Amino acid sequence: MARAATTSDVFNAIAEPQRRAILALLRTGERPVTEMAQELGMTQPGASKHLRVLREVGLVQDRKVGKQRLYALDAGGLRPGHEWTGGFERFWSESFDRLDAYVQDLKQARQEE
Amino acid sequence: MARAATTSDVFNAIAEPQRRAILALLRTGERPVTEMAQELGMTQPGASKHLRVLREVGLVQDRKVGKQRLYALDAGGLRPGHEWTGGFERFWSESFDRLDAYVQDLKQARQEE
DNA sequence: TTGACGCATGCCGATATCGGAATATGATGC
DNA sequence: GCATCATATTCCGATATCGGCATGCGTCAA
Repeated sequence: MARAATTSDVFNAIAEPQRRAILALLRTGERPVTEMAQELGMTQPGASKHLRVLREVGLVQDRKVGKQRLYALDAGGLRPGHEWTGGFERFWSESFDRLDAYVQDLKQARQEE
Repeated sequence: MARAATTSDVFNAIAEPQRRAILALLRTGERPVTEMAQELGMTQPGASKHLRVLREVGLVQDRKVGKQRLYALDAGGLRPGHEWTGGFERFWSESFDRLDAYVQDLKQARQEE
């Protein structure tokens, strides 16, 4: 075996620096492929391939507009990763556990409405 | 090129499920290699290799005790990853940005004391 | 010193990754 | 239809990964 297929695992998908750069760029709004490639200094096929991975793990959505294909962030998939690392938070900060837990509870309650 | 060397990037280090399992196990306290291998159902060399990667990115520390080598969590390295994903938090929850920012500010202030 | 134990390392094969270049697909406009 | 633009896909080579197995190294006890 080699590494788990990057298409099935969000952790693997964001293990690649260029893909993280794409996600960060998309925070400012949806963009076509060529524009991203240009802004990030990568080739168009390179961008397309990374976008494909991100699409398959559900971190981006795309919609067609004319000849272009606009990619947009769908960051919900990052949440499990965020929460996984958050499970270690008490190991690097001790004193704010209470308040963090309080915020988490609020969010939880909010979701269940 | 292939993927960036896993030893230089925390994101790559935690992209491997078995390594995440090791980190999760170490939350309960330091352990020797063989014990972890047994608990996680992997071979001793397998465990050693994953531990080496985790050691090189600074996510675990080790100390020798007799013939054993006890590994302990050093989760500070997970913080950047946590904060990176946190940068996308507003895309999956909107209404608690203010409170989150407040907590972050408190932590920040705390650090700078 | 010798043996046993714990762990690390080296080698191997299979596989997946990334980047580049060429090419295919698809949509638009003339 | 045909040319053009935007994007996706394919093929390729180089490389890194992971798991298994055997073996090396260090430590302890007798």
